[in-house]
Amino acid sequence: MPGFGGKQLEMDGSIDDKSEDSPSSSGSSQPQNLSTVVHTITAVPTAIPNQPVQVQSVIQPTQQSVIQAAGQIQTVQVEEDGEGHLVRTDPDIEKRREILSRRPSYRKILNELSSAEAPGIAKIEEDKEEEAAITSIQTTIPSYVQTSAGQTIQIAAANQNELTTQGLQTITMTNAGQGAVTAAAMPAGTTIVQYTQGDGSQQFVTVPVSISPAGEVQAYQIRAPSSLPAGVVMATPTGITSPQQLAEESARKRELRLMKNRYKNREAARECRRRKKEYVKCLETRVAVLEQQNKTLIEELKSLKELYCHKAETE
DNA sequence: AGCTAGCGACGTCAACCACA
DNA sequence: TGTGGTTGACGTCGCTAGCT
Repeated sequence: MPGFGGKQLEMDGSIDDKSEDSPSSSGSSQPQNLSTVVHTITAVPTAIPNQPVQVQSVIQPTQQSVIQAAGQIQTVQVEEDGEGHLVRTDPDIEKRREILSRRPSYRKILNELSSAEAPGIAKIEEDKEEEAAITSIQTTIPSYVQTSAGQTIQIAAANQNELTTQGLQTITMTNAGQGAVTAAAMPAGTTIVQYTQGDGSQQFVTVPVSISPAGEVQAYQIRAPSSLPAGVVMATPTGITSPQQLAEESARKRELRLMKNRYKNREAARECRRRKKEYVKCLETRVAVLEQQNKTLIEELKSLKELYCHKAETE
């Protein structure tokens, strides 16, 4: 499906829906079978009147239908518009329908949704929370990392206030021998350290490695420039002068840029999948509503036929 | 218990597109 | 034209259910 997210999502406008992105849907533990669309629609109530005069009331306004999709139970409010179309009327559905009908891209949708009250998909607020979390992470060092030399080191913040208020921090690295995660191979003398915090978030630190065999403490300045994504910090030794050091610095920056790109793309892919899942859920719900509408129309047709036959017999 | 297929989630790369 | 965002494709991993 090329241009999946950037293209206009075509909705016919008569029936639309965006199912709520429930918290459970983003969890990995929930069994999902989205590729197999099996909707069991229990219309409550689907009172099909025998009298033609009641045909217009086949679906009562704001009646609820229970849609069971892939093991999930959703309560859907269904309402008939003036033209016999079934329309979902959940309060948030109205808003989301409008959003979907002009959906230019998932990102835009999410931003718009985030400005609304929908808490589960508040992209912007999530970012803010993430930023806050990163700040917290940066101040909750020590963390344990492993260098490319196979050493496990502990990064300990000497002064948390200094880190947060000035963005500049001297960290100490000591051999700890536990909690290692990963480290990227770098030019001689440098290492990009990737480590995972307790909450699963990741940090990157480029570290000129010159740890003594005894694991001597070495001080670096650690900073979080604005050009780097959240969670990426740079540790640079002071006083780089020689061409070799400049080359190393250049290679280090290049590696950091690549890592930054991977990091961002990783996040982007995660978001993309989340939006795609929501999109699929939306389509599934729409299918369910359309099936319901189709069923109603068939019943309506049947009733009209009976009325017509009965009328023909009496004449 | 061990094996295997199916599935979902993830990370990465590459291609495409919009925009400054 | 460079850059960033988005998403399809691919490979991998972990989990689970079914089978032997």
